[in-house]
Amino acid sequence: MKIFEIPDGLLIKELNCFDLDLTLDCGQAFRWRKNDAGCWHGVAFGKALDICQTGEGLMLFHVSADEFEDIWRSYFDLDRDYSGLCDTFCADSNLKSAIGLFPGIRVLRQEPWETLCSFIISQNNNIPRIKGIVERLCADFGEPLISDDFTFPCAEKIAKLSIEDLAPVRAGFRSKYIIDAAQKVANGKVSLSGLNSKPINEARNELIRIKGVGAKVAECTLLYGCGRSEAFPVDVWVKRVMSELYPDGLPDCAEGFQGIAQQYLFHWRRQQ
DNA sequence: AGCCAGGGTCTGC
DNA sequence: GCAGACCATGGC
Repeated sequence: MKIFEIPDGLLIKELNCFDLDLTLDCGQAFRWRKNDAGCWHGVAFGKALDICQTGEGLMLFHVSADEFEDIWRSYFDLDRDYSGLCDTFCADSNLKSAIGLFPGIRVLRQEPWETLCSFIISQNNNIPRIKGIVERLCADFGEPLISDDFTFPCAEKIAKLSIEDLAPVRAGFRSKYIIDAAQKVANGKVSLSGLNSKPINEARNELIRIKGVGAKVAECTLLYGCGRSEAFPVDVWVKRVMSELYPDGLPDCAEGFQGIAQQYLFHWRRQQ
């Protein structure tokens, strides 16, 4: 990976196993949209970003080298050796097929609270609608940014709201879960900051104390929001893959990185 | 129109 | 411990 400062921002070259479209549109993050020029726009860690991928590399617009180091390098998981990881996964023929069709999917490192809240919203829901609910939540309760965007509202802000306050967001029965999560995070009954380092089962048990958080939402929070690559979310699609191809569990080559393997399998199975 | 969605809770056996 | 109803909403 090589980083170049250009007049408009930064150019990242020599990235292997990085496909921006797949990464931002594979159901792990819900705040990115692609414009007519093929460029993605989104908000994470309180910053708006315009980013696109061309034959030249990855272009991050209006981003300083400092901001890249502080936020985006980690967010896009640029320091992980996906090439080596995929070589390991390819010991399994199904994973090899999935990776062959959709190389370049990366698991983002998102903010814990946003991830937790987003995946509470995801329950029994479809991706287009999840995006709509998250967008309204941010527009109604996030902090405005210069770019006409909004930050993801912090837990302390949501914790003070009532179910009626959340009605315009149209989250349905999930509203009470969002508020319970916000209150437990805001008052310290659940500590998100420790989840990246605790033994994974302790982290799981802490998360499922929140109403509306079961195994699936907990695994998604740990994988996408706490950098726990061994977390393994099983949704309806992955459940199909497991029953059809892995009745005895994932192969050994996925050990320690079950969540990343899951991301390839999820996308593979969902694209029929 | 009806089925389904990156599920979880609550109830009843 | 486990199956089944139920939950709000809207995309397809």
